[in-house]
Amino acid sequence: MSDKKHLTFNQQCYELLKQIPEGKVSTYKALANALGTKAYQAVGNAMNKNPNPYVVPCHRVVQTNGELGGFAYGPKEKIALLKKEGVHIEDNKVVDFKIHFFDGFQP
DNA sequence: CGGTTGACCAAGT
DNA sequence: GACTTGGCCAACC
Repeated sequence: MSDKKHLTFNQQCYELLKQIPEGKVSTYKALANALGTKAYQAVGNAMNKNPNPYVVPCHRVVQTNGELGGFAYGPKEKIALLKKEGVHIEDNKVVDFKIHFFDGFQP
């Protein structure tokens, strides 16, 4: 058990993403901040290489300004998934973004 | 091991 | 208020 594997920055991002409950969204900055770094872009970069987009709720991550940001499968797919979760999207931006914002990452 | 890339962010013009 | 520039950090070639 004490065998701690060196998870790459990307893997740590995935683990953190899994902590996001349904119907909530977070930002790249919040994730990087939770990891103790300022590599916002590195977080987004990790999502691009996301090997398991259906294991990790990468679609629950948006930009700090409330925009969707991007999605490897197309922004339309991201909107559809979020809408299913209860998060409505309008003009490529999250509706009531602050309300759906989740920053309670557990260590 | 240097340079490029990237689903970003903040400030400046 | 929209566009441009610089900066930050990890992964990839």
